[in-house]
Amino acid sequence: MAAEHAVLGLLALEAGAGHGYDLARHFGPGRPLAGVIRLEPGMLYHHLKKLGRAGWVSAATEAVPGRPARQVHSVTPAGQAELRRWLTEPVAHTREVRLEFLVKLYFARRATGAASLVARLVGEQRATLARLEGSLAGQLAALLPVGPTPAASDTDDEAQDDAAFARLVLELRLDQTRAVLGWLDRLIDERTADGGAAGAAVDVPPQEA
Amino acid sequence: MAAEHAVLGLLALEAGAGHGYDLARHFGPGRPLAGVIRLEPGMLYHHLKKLGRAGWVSAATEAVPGRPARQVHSVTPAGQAELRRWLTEPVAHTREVRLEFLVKLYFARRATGAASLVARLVGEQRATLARLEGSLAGQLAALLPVGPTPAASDTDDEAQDDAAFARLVLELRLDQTRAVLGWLDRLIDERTADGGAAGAAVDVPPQEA
DNA sequence: AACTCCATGTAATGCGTTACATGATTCT
DNA sequence: AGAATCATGTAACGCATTACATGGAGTT
Repeated sequence: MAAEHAVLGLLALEAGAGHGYDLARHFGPGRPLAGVIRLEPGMLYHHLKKLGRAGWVSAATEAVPGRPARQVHSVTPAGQAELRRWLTEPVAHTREVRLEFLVKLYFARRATGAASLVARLVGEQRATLARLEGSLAGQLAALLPVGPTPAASDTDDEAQDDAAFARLVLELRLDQTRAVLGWLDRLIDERTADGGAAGAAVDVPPQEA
Repeated sequence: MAAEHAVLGLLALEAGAGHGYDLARHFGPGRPLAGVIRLEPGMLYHHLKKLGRAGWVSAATEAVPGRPARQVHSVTPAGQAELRRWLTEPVAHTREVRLEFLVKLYFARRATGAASLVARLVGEQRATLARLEGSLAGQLAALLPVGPTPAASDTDDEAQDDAAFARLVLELRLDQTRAVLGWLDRLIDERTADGGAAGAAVDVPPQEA
């Protein structure tokens, strides 16, 4: 659903309206979003239709002399609300950070009231992943005491190998999650250190930590 | 393509043949592969058909009295070769490590000649990601000198913000890649430290580093 | 004359997900 | 009697990818 919200977000940034061809250029080479999400024109028009069906954008045909007619898509109030909702919701899994969270972050930084929005989004993302880290660490701790008998070969090789593999999987997930947490912490530090533009940056508490 | 090769690998482990229902249990709760890849029965039968079309497995109907007839799928020589090829090929991107590389690792550990196979796979994966790390670090270094003029506001805010965002994206990718590299290094250390079962473990050089 | 820009899509193909259909047998 | 196990799939739906179709206007 990241691609869809990226289209919605782009429309919102362009004063609430825009047409497909114009939007498509934001995903071209050199543009900041190109490093995060890839979107062919075909899919872009598909998403615009879906957004229309959801009632988040409305379309109107605009005639330009000497040019092909174009569809102007406008963000509806419902679309604004949806975008706002999506921008405050962290992603649940580490693997979703790379694409979906980065797209959220991009639009949160550009939105009106960016300082508090970003602080809230990043803070809740940190809390969500910290919970995940705790869960993974717990699973790992519960797994380690399994093989304390190196001499006893009564547990068969396959089961022991399976346990070792399960440990590797958990360790990888933990390392990946901790890497993201470290990155988020640097993000938070930089933001609280420099920008005093909006004092609300530190005032927004993460809800339900 | 990881799911497909996982099915192929499971058949190879079960003495080269097995039937769908039996295979499906390997993806059930508590099994080591369940922590890595999820595969509903429907998709499993779909993959078995695909493997058949590719010539990697062949199917035969087996009648069991008092039970529904079942299809016994056998790995062909071409399937064996394909599995072997796949097991020596590292994944190209960091995001593929979590699913595809872990599946490769699982089967490499179980294959005959596991020690050298694992050493080779892990070594080449390390080399591949080390190259990626170098590339990302280079891009990041090329990006940093962009904003050395804090007083000059002639570059507009949006462009500066885009550059800052691009830096964040690269930093995240770099952190994630480094986390995986650290995990791979621990894997290599553990293997060279304990198991002297097959001396080939250290002898296999990564090709084309 | 050939190419690129503008602008919007459709078509084909395949993958993934969920749910359901079938029908005998063995466990509780 | 009811549930779970064995065993194999199909059907429906939506998403993603790639390629192509269309056609005028300006550029080289």
